[in-house]
Amino acid sequence: MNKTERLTQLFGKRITQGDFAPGSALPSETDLCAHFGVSRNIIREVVKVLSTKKLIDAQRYRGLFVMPAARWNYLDADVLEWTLEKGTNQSLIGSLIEVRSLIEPTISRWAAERATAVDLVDIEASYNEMAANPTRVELFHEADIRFHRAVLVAAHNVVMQQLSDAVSALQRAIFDLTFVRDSAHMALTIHEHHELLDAIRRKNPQAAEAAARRLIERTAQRALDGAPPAHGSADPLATSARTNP
Amino acid sequence: MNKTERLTQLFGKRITQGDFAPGSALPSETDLCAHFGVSRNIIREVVKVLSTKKLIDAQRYRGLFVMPAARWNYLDADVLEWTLEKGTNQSLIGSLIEVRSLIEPTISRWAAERATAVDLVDIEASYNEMAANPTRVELFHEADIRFHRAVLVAAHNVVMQQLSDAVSALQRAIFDLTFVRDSAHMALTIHEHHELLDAIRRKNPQAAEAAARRLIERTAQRALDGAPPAHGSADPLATSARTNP
DNA sequence: AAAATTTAGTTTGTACTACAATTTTTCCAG
DNA sequence: CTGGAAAAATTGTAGTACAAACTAAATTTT
Repeated sequence: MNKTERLTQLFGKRITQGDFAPGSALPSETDLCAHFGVSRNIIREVVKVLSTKKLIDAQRYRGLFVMPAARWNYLDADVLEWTLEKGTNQSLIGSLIEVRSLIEPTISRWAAERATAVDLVDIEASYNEMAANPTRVELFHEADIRFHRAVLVAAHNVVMQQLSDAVSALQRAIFDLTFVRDSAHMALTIHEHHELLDAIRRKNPQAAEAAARRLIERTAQRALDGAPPAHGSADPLATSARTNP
Repeated sequence: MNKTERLTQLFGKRITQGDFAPGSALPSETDLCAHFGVSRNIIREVVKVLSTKKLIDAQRYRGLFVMPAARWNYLDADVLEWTLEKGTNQSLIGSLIEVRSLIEPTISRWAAERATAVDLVDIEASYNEMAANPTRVELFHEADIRFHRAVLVAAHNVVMQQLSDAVSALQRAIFDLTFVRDSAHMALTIHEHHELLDAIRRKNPQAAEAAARRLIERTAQRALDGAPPAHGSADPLATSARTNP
């Protein structure tokens, strides 16, 4: 990784971590050069990238400002990863799970309606890799991510497709957050994935949608159980994304 | 607008327009400097931005390459605008409408469940501006976009929130594509928006969801009537808007 | 002649200096 | 204390220079 990428990560993490008050002015480019020990070229390229991700607002003659957290581009895999990395942001996780609960069943339905033979091969291969590695956590997890990506590809919607990286980042974060090495849980996960695979293979949209709903519901349960609920309500899916009124 | 922004737009449009074969190597940074008459700083910042939008893949020592269109970040407002600007990409519009048909009814339902008094003020203000300007196309259209943005804010989901700019860009594109100065159509649009506003005000999620579905259905109709459908079959709405189990 | 090696050229990554254009701050006069 | 001019600060842009690694041609060796 080169200096620009390293500094983009470092600086992006600091911002999402909350090292700078939202709306506040960041140090000037020259100061940032001195602080991080890099040339102004690097700083400017980093700022351009972080501006594109809507973490920074660069105003000519004025300076650099931190965007308010509500405007950060959480659909960007980096922003998501950085934000989820530092302390469990319960509100963000709630919003993400809401979105996933909304889109994943539909994606699965589309996949059941539209998957080509080639799509099916990828889905099956990922499933087989999951089923073959119930104890190898890393392999299992990577195969899980590939499975969902393959289903997303099979849905044949280029816009939805772009959520792939973001959803993968979320899955990784939830995994890191809530993972327990539990063979019963692994078996259940594999079983549920098999149901989804089978529904897609049989081209049964209803069954695929239902299977995806079961999967995401249990994932949501795990994610929200992992950290204590913010304001302890029973069904987190119903109201999880409410910020402060 | 400064040089970097101008060139980002110009170059981004050329790529999305298809001036360069996907996967093909772009001219080197030095050549691009000569071609566009700017310094290498500018070129590098432009490349950084377009890489973040996943239009370009920059490989050290190798060169710059055009990303395959399937990987372009269509959730980015610029990418969306540039892509929709050049010739009606029927497949992309179809995908976008599918996604909107999926998310908008749910967003409206959330808004009905969660809108605060402040949220309602914004929604109502936008509606009033629409209703007051049925003949002033520009004002009407901008108010329409503000209306949907306000509903999105009222849904209180920071992730969904990020789709706002993309959806606005889509709305603008469809508007430019299909607009007819038809007073009956305007009146119907205003009526439908009023139904949605009213449902949110009455905190009636079912009604809000239904109103949003009616709105998006007619928008989809207009957009897809604009140009002949790509792969003739299915009414994309028939299977796209199911949310509640 | 074919293969291996060396060499030269290309391309991005990084550093540095310089100046322009505009905003913000400072400071002095009244 | 107020006004306004001067000074400082800050981003935008241009240009040069060199490093590092990949590519391909040229050269040497087998």
